[in-house]
Amino acid sequence: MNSLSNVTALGAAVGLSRYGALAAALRTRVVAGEWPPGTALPAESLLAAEHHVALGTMRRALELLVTQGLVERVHGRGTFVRQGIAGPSMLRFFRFDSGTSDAPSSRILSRKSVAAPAAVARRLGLATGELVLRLQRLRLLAEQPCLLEELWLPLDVFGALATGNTADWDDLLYPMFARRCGVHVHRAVDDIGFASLTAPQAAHLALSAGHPAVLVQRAAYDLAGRCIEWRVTRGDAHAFHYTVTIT
Amino acid sequence: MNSLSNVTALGAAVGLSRYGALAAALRTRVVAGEWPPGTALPAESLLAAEHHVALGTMRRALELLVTQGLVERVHGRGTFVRQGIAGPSMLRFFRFDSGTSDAPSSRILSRKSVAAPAAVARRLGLATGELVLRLQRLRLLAEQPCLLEELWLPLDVFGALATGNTADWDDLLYPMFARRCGVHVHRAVDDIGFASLTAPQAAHLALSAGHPAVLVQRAAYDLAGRCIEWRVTRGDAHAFHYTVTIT
DNA sequence: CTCAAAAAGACCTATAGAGGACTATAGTTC
DNA sequence: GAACTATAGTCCTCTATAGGTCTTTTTGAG
Repeated sequence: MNSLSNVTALGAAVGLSRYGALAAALRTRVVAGEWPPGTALPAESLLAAEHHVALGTMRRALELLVTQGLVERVHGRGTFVRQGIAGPSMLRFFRFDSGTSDAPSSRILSRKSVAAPAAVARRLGLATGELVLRLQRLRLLAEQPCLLEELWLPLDVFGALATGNTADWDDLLYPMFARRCGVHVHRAVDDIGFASLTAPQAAHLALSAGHPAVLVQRAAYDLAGRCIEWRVTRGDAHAFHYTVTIT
Repeated sequence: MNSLSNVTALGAAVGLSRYGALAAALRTRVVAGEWPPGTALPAESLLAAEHHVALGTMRRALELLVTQGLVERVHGRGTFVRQGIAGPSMLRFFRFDSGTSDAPSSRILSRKSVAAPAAVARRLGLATGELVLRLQRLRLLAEQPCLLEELWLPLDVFGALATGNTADWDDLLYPMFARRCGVHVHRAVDDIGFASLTAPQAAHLALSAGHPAVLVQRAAYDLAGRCIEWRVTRGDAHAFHYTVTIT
């Protein structure tokens, strides 16, 4: 074909291996929405033919996208754009011995549309003063309050959540974000720190003011890399635990 | 050659892909010490010939060992058994604003050979009462004490550290373990939790009794998967921070 | 002896093809 | 209608080969 060190016929990525360029090209198409989350890409053989490369080269490109977390491949079924992350999220940082193994539940304490404070706007990539949805949320285990959350969501994306009864909301927010607002949380960065509870915070958690708490600050991003949630979670420090494996 | 679903000519792993079996075979030889940490394996072409497989298959096997963290490959140089982990270890969990950017230092507060308490013996995979080396260690940043550590090491492995001046010890323990005891720390599991400092603990850290602290409990393993260190680290909770990315 | 060029050794990229294995669907039989 | 059987579609494994890129060693000129 042509030299590796030059631009490909498709005009992508200089100085990159061919499979790297292919992966980048496919990523662009995924981010553009050509294949929405949960849907299948064309078969590897078709993609290879379409891009005029050998099957092995296309497989290498797809493998790269798998390691990057963009797609999943299932033997015999196909290659799928990954759905957003879900999971018990915050609760994985804590170990509440609730005796009974009840499912966790949650309650929205407050919801308000406000102008974004500077700090929040910066995290969300908005201009100061743009409208955001501010939520306060309590998570419970066996009816016992255990986590207090404060969420900030850009209103232009989450307008659908500004009205309606919050009691009907799902316990897991991210799948609901996807269903009701078309936003898929694809990556999240949690920053864990320590703080003491203020009196109002403590009241919600049935603890005393000044009680030691673990603070988890999360920035969540969609497929395109746009920050679409800023969240601050507080929980009893004594219930905190986390495991890290180094290799 | 022969069917994939059966035992290979070399007698390894049933029901495994050929490259999986190859990887397992190579892993066995690495763990057995045929190629010590830091040394190079034979070239992929030689290994392929030796095992009577195509080059691509051997490359796949080596690739698997890379993802498992057993070996590293360097373009143009070779395939190397990974050296043990080193790094600033515990300090990565904390953010001490020491003003000056001094290198961290450490001081051994105590060293004693004792019979292993039940809890420690269990973690280290020893019988209760076997001899272990118990160390207390203070880590400092800009002359300020910041972390208090308690280490338990099996004496049969670390006998070389039971005597001699501890003031001469390196600041980083793992490279010293490798040099003086031939033990390479290959994997470590840190469990992070919360606790309050006792009066003696607080004294070492120049804090007051009852001060909130983060507790990191580490089990470290060598290449063969044997637990060769149990460590409990305490530091000021206010200095704790850690970042996790979810994908 | 020093420095640059050539050669050797190693891993990396790409191609082409033949089966194998897994999944889902469309028939077929009872 | 239910259960089994083909069949097609898709990803996975393995082989074999040709050349590229990077690093180290050797060679040779000056």
